[in-house]
Amino acid sequence: MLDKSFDPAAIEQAWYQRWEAAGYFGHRDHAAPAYCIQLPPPNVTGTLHMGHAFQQTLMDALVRYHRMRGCNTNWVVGTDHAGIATQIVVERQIEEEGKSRHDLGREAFVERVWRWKQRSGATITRQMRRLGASANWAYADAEGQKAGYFTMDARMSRAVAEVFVRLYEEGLVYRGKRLVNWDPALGTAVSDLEVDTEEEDGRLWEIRYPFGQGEGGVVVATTRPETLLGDVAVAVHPGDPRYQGLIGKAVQLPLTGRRVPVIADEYVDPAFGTGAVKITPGHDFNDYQVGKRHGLDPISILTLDAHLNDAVPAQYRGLERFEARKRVVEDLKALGLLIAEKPYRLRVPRSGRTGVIVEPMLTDQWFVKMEGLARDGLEVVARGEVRFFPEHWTATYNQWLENIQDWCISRQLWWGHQIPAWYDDAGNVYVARSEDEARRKAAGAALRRDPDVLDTWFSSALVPFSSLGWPEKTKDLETFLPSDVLVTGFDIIFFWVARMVMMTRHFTGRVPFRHVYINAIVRDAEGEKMSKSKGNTLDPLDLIDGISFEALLGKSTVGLMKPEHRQKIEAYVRSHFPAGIPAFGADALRFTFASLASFSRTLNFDLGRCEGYRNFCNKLWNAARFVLMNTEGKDCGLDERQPVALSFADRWIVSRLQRVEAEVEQAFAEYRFDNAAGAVYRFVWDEYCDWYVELAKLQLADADEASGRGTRRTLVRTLETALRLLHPIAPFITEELWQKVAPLAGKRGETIMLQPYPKSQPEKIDAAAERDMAALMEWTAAARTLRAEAKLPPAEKVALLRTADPAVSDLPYASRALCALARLSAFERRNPLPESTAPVAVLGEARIMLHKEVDPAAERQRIAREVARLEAQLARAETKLANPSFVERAPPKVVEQERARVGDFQAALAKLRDQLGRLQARS
RNA sequence: GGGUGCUUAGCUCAGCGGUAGAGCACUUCCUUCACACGGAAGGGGCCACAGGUUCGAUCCCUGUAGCACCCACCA
Repeated sequence: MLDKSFDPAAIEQAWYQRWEAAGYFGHRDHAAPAYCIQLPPPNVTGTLHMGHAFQQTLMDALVRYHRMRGCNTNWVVGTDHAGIATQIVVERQIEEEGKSRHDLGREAFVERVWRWKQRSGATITRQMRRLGASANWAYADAEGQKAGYFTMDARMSRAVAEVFVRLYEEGLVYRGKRLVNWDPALGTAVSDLEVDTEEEDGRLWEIRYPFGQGEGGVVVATTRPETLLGDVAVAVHPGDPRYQGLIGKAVQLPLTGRRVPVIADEYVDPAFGTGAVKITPGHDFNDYQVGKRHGLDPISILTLDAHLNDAVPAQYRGLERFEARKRVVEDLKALGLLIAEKPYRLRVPRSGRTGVIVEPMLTDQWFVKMEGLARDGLEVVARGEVRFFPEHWTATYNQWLENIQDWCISRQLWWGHQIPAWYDDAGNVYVARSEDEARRKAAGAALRRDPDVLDTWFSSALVPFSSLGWPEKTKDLETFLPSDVLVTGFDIIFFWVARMVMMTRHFTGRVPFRHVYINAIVRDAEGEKMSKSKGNTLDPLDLIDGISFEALLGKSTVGLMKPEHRQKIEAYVRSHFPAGIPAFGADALRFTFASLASFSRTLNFDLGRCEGYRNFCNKLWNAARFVLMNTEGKDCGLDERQPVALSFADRWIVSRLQRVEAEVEQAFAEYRFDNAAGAVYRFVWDEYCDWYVELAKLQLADADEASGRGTRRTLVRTLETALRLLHPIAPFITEELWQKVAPLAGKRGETIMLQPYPKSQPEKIDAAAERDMAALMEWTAAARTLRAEAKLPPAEKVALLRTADPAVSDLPYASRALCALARLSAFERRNPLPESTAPVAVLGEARIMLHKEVDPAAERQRIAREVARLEAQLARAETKLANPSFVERAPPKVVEQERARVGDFQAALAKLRDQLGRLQARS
């Protein structure tokens, strides 16, 4: 016997362990069609958040669905070393010990990061398991931890080196001194994508560059006065009349004693500022281009940690860049060269990682040449070999690839794949798969390895094939590439999706995946971005296990970057979770995610809905409880030779089941998880529980042997099928219940996971049964409404009189059902209805009357309201039909339908007015 | 500057060229032998605004406003 209510904690852990131990998650190397999903490998920087849980729910639902459909499923999972992010996390830890990574040295530091990685990786995989992820943990598991691959494990590293070497040999990877985005806090280059440009309040300074001693000059506008120390020119627009005479002349560069030329370049916008621009090719991307066009060499004035270097006059050397700005402005002011200082909104490039202002810096870096790769990446999408869901994300993808720059892949960090390039003393470079190979190439010269590491996304880009064993020609590559769908966030379309397409195409000739499902971004219930500093983050495990208010508050306010947020966070937690969070269980959480997964771009996570779906789980649990109570140990019609009688209700629920099966199939095919979840929800609750179970109670109470057998068989089989239907979304509860229900339906199996997924059988759709049930439901609802409006106590049974019969094929059965469902003492035919003040309603051809005298005034009011409602509807319909162009041009079906409605309204109105007349006569 | 998405019930969201929907919240009644994490009956919407197309627009088109996001080298 099942417990009275569903307790997720009692079943989840046990089932997961059994599934995993039994090896159900693994792929089977057989003839079945392959179904493969690549997990976006989570960073080993911490724990999973709601976005991960959401994404993984969808992936798991897809994988479980296809596994049950007989596919050879392989959900390839792993974790990402996340270069910069992870290095930062560990550096912070070391800082708390009062040390820096330089105190440890590179080797010891990397050792330390590995230790952290083990811990964080374990947390992540534990969370995924709690969520029920049926991931192929043992696959590509180089480290024997049943956690999939790690992007820095030996196998993945080998693929990285191989790719790097091949790209170098093809001329697609090159090294060069270029202006790159430099994060001075981290001391590394970052890619364009890792720079966030935000509008901020700043100033615009206007500075005079004199022609010579005291005779006027050119006024330039700048937001960064300190960079004038690195200026090589002043540029004006070639057509600007103000400056025609100056082009080719020289001006005095303040504070330096240098003279720089005035040059003409189209880049200058004469309408902006003063129309004259200082040119600093060493620290500005535009100026770099201008300098190149005019043969002016850049001057670097900054050290790698953003202090002024020896290229500037002595009094500024060693100053930090913002300190330098102050000093430069003061000195200019003192010299009378500062013409104006205005407040100004400017776009400030900040490092996505550290938030410090990024400095364009001239450094030696490695790049990937993108042009050809990008063109191919665009083509495969244009040809439909890779499709985005929702489709509009294609535009975003295209836009980026159409304007792509070469990719700076070197990072001046310690944590990551060290670049497989070696230098000899003469400065020659040897790119090789290993030091041995490099040595052979270098023919005995002393070698020094490039200290830099690769951008994390370099190895991520290879995952679709490196995880399947590339560069070996493996069977798995053959089977699982391309994977079927990539489920990921829009924020990494550029970082990851596009780069996977390009790399996978280049090295395998295949696309990495056929579909890209871009999932919504998870926000809080008010649509605010979840962030630790607001206190509105949710830990998926807290929703599964529940958490007390005190514990939640403690968690939310621990380890804050800015302690001043504490009060705000506390207020948020206090108002949103005054009683903490109840334990909803993994199934309810998953069901919530699925229900909210429409094609909208954000997902506002609503605790109320999670609660609603927890209730749904409980409803399902109790439906199963009812079924078991009524079928265990009884004849459920397993013996096909025994006679079975099926009522229209039995045939109806079976018919509806076929429809919901078809709906769910379509929903999964379209990645409309909300529709899949909604279809099952409505079927289980609104149809099976609300109607079928209630009717089954009657059928069991007064059934003969054959119909009892039929009812029990239908109860059990329908439930068993619904469990399989729901399993991909709610794996735990369905497994638990299926184990008990399935044997009664004659099914055997160790697990529901590997049972066939229900398939709609259109021949079981029974139009007659559906029509009968629709009539019964309509009559029941009408009778109940009359009762409620007459304020009858539930215990009081009255008779319902009718002028005509409900249009059902089995009237005696329907009458009995109606009496039970609407608590009627009798259901009698009486035409005409007796003169009475009793409440009357119109149902198609029939009038029905509760056999109960009520206050005539109240009843008149009720009917008058109904008359008014019908009159309004009638008027609308008649207006339509009075319009000749409607009748002529609308489809005949629509016109016909409208005419029928008018007829119905008129008939109903006539009957109601008739009744109204009687009531008036009696008062 | 270019691009994308959104605006529907108090809240969070579906939907659709022809009678406006769900969950939660709300009102009334009910502890009936699966379930109060429940049952029954209700209330609640100028579908952002303005034009256009159409017999008919919440839906298609154009524009406006507001919100959000992405990309981009104006000092």
